[in-house]
Amino acid sequence: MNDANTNARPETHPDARQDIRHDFKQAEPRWQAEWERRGCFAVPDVPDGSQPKYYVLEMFPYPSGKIHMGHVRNYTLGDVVARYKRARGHLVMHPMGWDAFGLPAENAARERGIHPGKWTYDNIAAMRAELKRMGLSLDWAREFATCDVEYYGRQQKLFLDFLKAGLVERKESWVNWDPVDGTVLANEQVIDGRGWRSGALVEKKQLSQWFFAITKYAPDLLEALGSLDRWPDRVKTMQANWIGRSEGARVRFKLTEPVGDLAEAPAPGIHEVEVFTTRPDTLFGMSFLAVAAEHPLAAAAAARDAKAAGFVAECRRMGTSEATIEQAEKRGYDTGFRVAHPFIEGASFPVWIANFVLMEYGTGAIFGCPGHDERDLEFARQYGLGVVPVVLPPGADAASFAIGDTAYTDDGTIINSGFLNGLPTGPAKRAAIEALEARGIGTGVVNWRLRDWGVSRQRYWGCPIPVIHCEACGVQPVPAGQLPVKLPEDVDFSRPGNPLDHHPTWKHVDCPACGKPARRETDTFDTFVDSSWYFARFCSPHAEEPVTRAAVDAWLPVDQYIGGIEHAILHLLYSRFFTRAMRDTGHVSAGEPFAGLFTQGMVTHESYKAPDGTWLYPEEIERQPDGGAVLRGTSQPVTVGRVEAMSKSKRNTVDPGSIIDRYGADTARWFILSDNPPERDMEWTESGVAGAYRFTQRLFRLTAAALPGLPPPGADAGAAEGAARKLRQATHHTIAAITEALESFAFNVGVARIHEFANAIAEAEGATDPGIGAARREALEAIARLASPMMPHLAEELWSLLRPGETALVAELPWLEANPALLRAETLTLAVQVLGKLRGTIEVPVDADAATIFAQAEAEENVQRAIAGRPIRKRIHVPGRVVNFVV
RNA sequence: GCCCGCCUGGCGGAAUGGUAGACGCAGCGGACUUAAAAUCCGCAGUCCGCAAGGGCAUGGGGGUUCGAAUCCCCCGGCGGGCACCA
Repeated sequence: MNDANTNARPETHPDARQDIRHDFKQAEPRWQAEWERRGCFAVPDVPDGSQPKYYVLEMFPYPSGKIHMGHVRNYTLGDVVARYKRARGHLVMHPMGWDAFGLPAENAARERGIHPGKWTYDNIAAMRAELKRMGLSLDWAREFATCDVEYYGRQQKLFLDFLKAGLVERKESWVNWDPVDGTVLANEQVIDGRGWRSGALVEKKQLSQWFFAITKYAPDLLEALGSLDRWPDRVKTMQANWIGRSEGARVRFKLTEPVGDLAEAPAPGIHEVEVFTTRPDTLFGMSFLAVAAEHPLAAAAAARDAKAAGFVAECRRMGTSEATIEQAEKRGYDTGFRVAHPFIEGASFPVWIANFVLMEYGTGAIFGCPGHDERDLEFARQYGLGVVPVVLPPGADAASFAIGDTAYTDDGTIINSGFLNGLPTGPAKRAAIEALEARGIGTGVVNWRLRDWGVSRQRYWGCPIPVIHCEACGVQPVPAGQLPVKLPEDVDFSRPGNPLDHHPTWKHVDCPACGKPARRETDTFDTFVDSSWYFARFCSPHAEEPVTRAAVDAWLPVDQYIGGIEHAILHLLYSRFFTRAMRDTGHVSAGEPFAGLFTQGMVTHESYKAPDGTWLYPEEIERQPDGGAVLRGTSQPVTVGRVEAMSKSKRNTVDPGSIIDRYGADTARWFILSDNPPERDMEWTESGVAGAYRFTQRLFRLTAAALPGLPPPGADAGAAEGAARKLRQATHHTIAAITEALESFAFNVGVARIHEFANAIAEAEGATDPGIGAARREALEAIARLASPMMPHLAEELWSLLRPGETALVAELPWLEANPALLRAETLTLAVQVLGKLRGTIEVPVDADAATIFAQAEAEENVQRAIAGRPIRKRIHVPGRVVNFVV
């Protein structure tokens, strides 16, 4: 500070402080460049083992063109973990890449004539630039996109290894078919049963497709959930339900008349129908048998009965989505076939085709027991089928018990069931299975809901499936030497369907076995395949092989994976499968990909509607003091709608780029962390961001204002009295509190503790107690370092002010440790209750014994009034918490 | 329809069996300023009361407990997933 300045503006001038402002616009790029220059976040493929490793990964983004607030939230959460773990002495790998294959690129090609590749790589460039402005501690040298041939070529290699290991199968399966466009549709492209472009009624069509044999791992995928102790319970529950292990029986029902000689049935000579049931104990409650529309018996019925054929065709128009099928009104058609009851001599029941029976589950056929299954009851009521109660609820009367509007699906005692009568549900199941096995018409089985993973997609912008179809030799894998199978660049999107299929030359190749002309597979992989092993590729992103064994064995599993709850089932389950398949084909040692999982909530915002019903962007409106809103610059009223997930269609989006322009990355990060717990949906508000910005400035001001009066670094902060000691206690309490908050993902609580700490520092601003200078320096240095995982740029800025001579960056410093001596208080406040109601508080020494505490509590005037002379029956003391008198 | 969650002041939330509402946002009052912005200080769940204090209160209803936002049961609302969106 020079003399001229001292003259010009005395320090008493109240404006002096407000002029001290943190210039994030120049500071943030400066620190980003410095981290980059020093290589702070680069790690080797194969570490030397001197430090414990920690692999932090956020779900990689789809390159839609712009980052959105969901990305900002996701990557901020991951970055806090990465920076914290680094400070705790871990070697942290924190990579970033692009989930770059998928439908939107093809849509862009069809709508705007841009090549999917160009569209994708342009988007990646734009989004990379935006991400870099967030100041994430990423090792960018590991970046790749799944549409890079260097990636998907290795994926083809993995596929061939899986094929060789018997983990790949070819089977028939159903797809949504648009008969007008002649195109396979994704579920999201089917709107109210019609194709989104053509409007044609969608049909189900059977295609021969590639499947990964995920069901081979079903028992292991289920059991191993138990070892994932750092996964949320709800995700594990959802996966367990999805895998869906159930114990039951397969029962073969004899047709009373064999089907097949009746007409030219496609499945002649059918004598029986096999059913899977989890409730063999309710077999005596049967009133019908129902098969799926895709079941061979339905086909047999359709072949001889035009009405049955009509019903099957109708079911075929329902699309393939399970949600659609299960929500549809229960409908059926009586085929006229009948089956004999396995236990009741001479009894037979009708066979229906029903739209709620799923071909993919069990055997595609069920026996209907309306008394004890909701769907069966609804169906029976609709078609006037019998309802026989066979399970008596505990305490119910057998003579009067009847089924009304709801089926009884819980356990009870078996009635109306011949040899099963009187048995409880569990033993009755076992007895029924024994009887079925004794008669040779059924067997106890374990059934899984999980189906094999169909990976064939009839699309261009995906990884080509590396096989060749030869008329003479059948399916032939592409020889390893001919990999990668590259996507052709010159493709035509002017007509519907798969451009690979229409390509004039691409698919015409010679059979690798016999050399004769053959046809290349034109299906590409489901994009879930791409995202099922990217976390492994990040460990050695430039390797010749899919992965380098030493690298994946050093880094996997991912220690902390972070992403949206919407991936709780499919993506995570497919990745778990892939890791096992890679292990069993010798690529990795790990069996589980993600040791720790955190699922974040969505980012939401108010939505706004103009009087004409069109959605408005937040920047188009202006809030009024009365809580209403108007169109910016006018007095035209705007309807403030619900707070919901940010989406382009509702226009309730906020562009992260413009937030960083106006407030800086630290503010965006701070707000997104402060608003609420990260697993919950958060609401983005303008005032919340502004508040976060004010806090960054306040922190800067607190430091800058204190700077001239601080003792040099390293001054002894030991002997402190009065306000100085109080500040030191606050410092060390905060170190402990932030550490705990970061360990437990309670980042919003961490932010609150930093706020409290800043308040404590501000409170001590005028203090002059012995040791205050050193205490103040300790506090300011601590707050910068404790906030650094959350606002890393400001932390570096503050640290450089506090330690001008220092060479180390905050990003390179170890985490702070709390001094236990400063964590202990001398006295504590106890709540005093009478009959569980708070009647006062008492201040006691930390080491006071129960008798003293009770005496002091009882002496309280308000406590006496509440006791009102009644005898005390019980005295409860919860140390450090509460005293309760029961009178 | 099925599976999985969530619900606390005007708002986001804290408290995971022990003082409900920490911290922040918005609000109100004050200081500073010609003024505004910024900043700083203070108030604040709600009802009754001058106050001391008391009643009510964690989506609704019931239960367990000396004590429940927290554990259990029922109901309601909102959200995620349902296998070809990513």
